[in-house]
Amino acid sequence: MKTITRKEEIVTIASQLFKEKGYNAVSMRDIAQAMGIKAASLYNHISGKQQILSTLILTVAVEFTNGMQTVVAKDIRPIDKIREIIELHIDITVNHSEALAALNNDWMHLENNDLSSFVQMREDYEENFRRIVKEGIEAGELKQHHPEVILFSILSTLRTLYLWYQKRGKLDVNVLKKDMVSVLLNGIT
Amino acid sequence: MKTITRKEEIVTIASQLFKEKGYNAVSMRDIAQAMGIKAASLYNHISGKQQILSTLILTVAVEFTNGMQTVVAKDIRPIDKIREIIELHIDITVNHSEALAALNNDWMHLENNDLSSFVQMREDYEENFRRIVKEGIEAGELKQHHPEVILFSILSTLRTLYLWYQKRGKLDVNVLKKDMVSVLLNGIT
DNA sequence: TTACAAAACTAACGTTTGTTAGTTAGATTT
DNA sequence: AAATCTAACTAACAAACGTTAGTTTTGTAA
Repeated sequence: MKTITRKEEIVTIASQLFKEKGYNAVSMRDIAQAMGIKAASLYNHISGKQQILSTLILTVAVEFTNGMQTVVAKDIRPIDKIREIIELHIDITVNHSEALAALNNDWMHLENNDLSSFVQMREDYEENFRRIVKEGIEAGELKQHHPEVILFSILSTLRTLYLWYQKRGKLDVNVLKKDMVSVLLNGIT
Repeated sequence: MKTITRKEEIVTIASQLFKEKGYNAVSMRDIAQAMGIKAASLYNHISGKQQILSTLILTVAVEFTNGMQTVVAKDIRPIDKIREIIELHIDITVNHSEALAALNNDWMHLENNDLSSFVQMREDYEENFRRIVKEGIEAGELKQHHPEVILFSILSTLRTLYLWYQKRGKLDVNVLKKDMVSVLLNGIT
């Protein structure tokens, strides 16, 4: 049985507030009020505001990193790897849409080790993706576009999916995956 | 002759700082220091921090609104309207990349009239775009996907272009337009 | 019932924030 | 030369910030 700790509760509440206004516009008093307690009481469970942010962001960043590793290791065609990466993004978006807001918009407010390991994970992720795109082009599975343009157009769509999912009435995940793969790979014309 | 006022200078400097850390993480003292003056001196030229943000964001928002109006009024095929919208985004991105960061990430820190007129402009813009996509589908120029998926995938790519342009060594605008149109409309496979 | 631990509380701290008031130096106009 | 204007300055303000210290309440176990 999975019991939620008070710390996890704080991180969850905070992530919802961060999504609305961003890390710096949300005070410890705001978070406390949303939980029905006083700001000082938060410190019984967490070490500070920074820890909330880093827990939130690094948890999801690790999930992306592991997901990408799994895809890279598979012995399948580049284009099928891209398909799986799209599905990975959708799965994470569905499960952590609030955390993704912080990851996208507030990562630069991480400090020290947390900041540098996040940046490292992000660079590695992009580099893995870039390599797959290049392989796909060389194998003739993708058009001869500049790899960077392909990488960017897919990645920016996937990264902002969290903004758009949920206001579209929680449509079925499998339908969403099929549509996104089709649009991103085959285009719209 | 176009002389830059001190106010425009402040807005420009501020936009660069906002792009790095976001509106709330940049203080008036930060902005002043970047200009080599003291924070209080800024108030000889602007009415407050809010005005910097709203000038920055609304200027660009109006440009999008006008550009969309022009495209809508044209008597051309839906797919060519989409092509022109893509080019509109690229033009604005090239000319206002710092302001676009604020527009995307800090619009919710606008207040009162500025906030509501921004939100209104944004909704109108999306609605115009949505209608064009629907017309394109009905005319058989676009595939029979859910219009919302098409709208989202194009718009999210265009909206985050500012993050990606410039670290890619300022490639030629016309080349960029051609590539983006091709990738977004025809897909990558 | 008592003892203990978890989690809330009140009060306060030192900083930083956006902003205002009043002043001063330098340039331009009369 | 005197007057005006522009744009900087110093000093200070009240409010909000993250955080700490010490205390009290609450629930569980002995």
